[in-house]
Amino acid sequence: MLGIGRLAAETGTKVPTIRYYEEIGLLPEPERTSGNQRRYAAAQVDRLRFIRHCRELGFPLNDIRALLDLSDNPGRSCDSADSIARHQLVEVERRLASLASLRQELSRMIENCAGGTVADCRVIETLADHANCISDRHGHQGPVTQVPGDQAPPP
Amino acid sequence: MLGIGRLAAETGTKVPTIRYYEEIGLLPEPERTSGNQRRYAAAQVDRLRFIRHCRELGFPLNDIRALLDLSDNPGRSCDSADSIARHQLVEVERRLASLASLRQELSRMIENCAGGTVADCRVIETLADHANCISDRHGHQGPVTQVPGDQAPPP
DNA sequence: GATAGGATCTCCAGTAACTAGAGCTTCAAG
DNA sequence: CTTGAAGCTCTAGTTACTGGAGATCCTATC
Repeated sequence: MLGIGRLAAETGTKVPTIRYYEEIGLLPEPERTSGNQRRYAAAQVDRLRFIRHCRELGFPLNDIRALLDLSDNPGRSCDSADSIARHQLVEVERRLASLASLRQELSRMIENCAGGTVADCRVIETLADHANCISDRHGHQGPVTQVPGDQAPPP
Repeated sequence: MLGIGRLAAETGTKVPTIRYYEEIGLLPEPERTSGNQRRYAAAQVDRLRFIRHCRELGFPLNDIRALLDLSDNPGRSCDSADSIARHQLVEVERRLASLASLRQELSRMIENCAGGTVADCRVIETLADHANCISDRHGHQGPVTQVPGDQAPPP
């Protein structure tokens, strides 16, 4: 029976994140001490590790919910686990491709910058001129690829 | 002088997004008709295209703000534009690397799945067992790579 | 000039996946 | 029994949008 801090340390998760997972129902409500503090059993450690591993693989929480549901019912067919994983692989490959072309444009842009002032900066110019863009000219609609939680690693 | 809908169509942006950019100060407040509707001049079309192109390249809005600031002052040195772009390139390469190892684990996982029930599903098992994980065993802290706005393309 | 329709307005709320802080209480070691 | 770390709840903020309600406006047709 460990406290939330120990659980956090064991699984490489932040404490508020654990409470958040509980709040959204990914982790069951644990036992509490008489003083209302959470105490976790071994099964919860495993469950949280499962969740974290899935997150590292880029699965959204909703998929993880489905995956947990499956692993809670070992008698069921694993087809849907398989298809979730396959879908995720497709996603990952899509992102890989788009990042690769993105890298190409970025590095081409940077190579061409000779310093000097903004007036003749290739970076700004390239950015302003969509015609130089490799990536999907032919109308890609929908949201732009982004990685928001991923800017500054903590100290 | 075009309305917000035309601007949206010309730049491949959604109407609420344009209003959002205005709200956060990326786009200046445009002229209005007597009936309070926005009317945009050509310069704004270019500016929005610049923003969108940057977004496609994965720049966060704050960087775009800095980039726009530079392109508004062509006399300044382009060093900071260059360093923003370089930083972005580093980010992109980091994400590429992590996605690549992620893909490897996913496809290995899927390959090993022989169908059947969850009880002997390699996917679930692999997910549950972090030991099979290639990626950073040695404590990577910080948020997990994610692509939130990027799940379901609009109809 | 009236009217019908689509476009636009503002405001509010919600999304994903957390993260941070305030102000208080509890636990465990000495 | 004290003290300091760890925990509690609650609220609000982050990023980059997206969606809807309910009202108003613009323009084309009759």
